[in-house]
Amino acid sequence: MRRDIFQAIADPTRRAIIALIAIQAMTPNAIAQHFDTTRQAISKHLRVLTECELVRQGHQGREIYYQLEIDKMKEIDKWLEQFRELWETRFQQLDELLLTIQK
Amino acid sequence: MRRDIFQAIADPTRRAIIALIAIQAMTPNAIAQHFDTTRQAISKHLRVLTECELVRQGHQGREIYYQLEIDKMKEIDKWLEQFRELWETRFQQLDELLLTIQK
DNA sequence: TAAATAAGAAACCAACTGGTTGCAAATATA
DNA sequence: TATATTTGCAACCAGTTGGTTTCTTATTTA
Repeated sequence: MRRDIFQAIADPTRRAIIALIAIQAMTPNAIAQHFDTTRQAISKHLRVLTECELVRQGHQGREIYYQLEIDKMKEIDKWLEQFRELWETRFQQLDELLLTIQK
Repeated sequence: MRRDIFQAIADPTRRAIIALIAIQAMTPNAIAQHFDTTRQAISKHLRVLTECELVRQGHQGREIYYQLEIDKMKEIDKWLEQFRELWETRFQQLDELLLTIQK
């Protein structure tokens, strides 16, 4: 199964997990305590996030810390780049319009 | 059915549609010609995009032009904001490290 | 060593997704 | 007005998803 970063962030629970471990690495149990669902459900979400390399495991005894791979997040930013140009052009056009009105 | 912008961009075909109509508004038939699928499949994707207001319809006779709602794209950018701070901090830390090494 | 804890794996299930085909409504054209 | 075109809608289907329960493995602790 090919995993995709856009598919990974489609789920609201996964987005919440990302925001949570962005601050500091956490174990599945610790993460699950923040949600109204079972540990196994969280574990499956972590698997999806790991498969698309948005998250990295750090083993420490029997505990596994999950850590956000922040660089991977830039891929979304990179995709947005093409559109950012568009909405900035829009602003520019608006600026020109306001300038024309002033005259 | 609640539609979500993150769920909308999860599908690669929908991302391609977004990129396509970002340049100029297009009819479903015209869009479908760019893909190796049926018009109805594209129509369903357009429905998803319309429901989450990523795309706006413009009626013109019996033709319907679909146009990208560029402002809605900013919501993704807005979500990324919290992480952008993180990866910029990383850069800063790297800069500091390099500075220390130089000394 | 025995019990407890942390975590992944497998089996199962209901709901959702993306796709198809067929059909109806609205508009344009002969 | 009859026909063709553009589009949306409904029904259906196979595959995927998110969730649960149960089980196994590995590590810690009493």
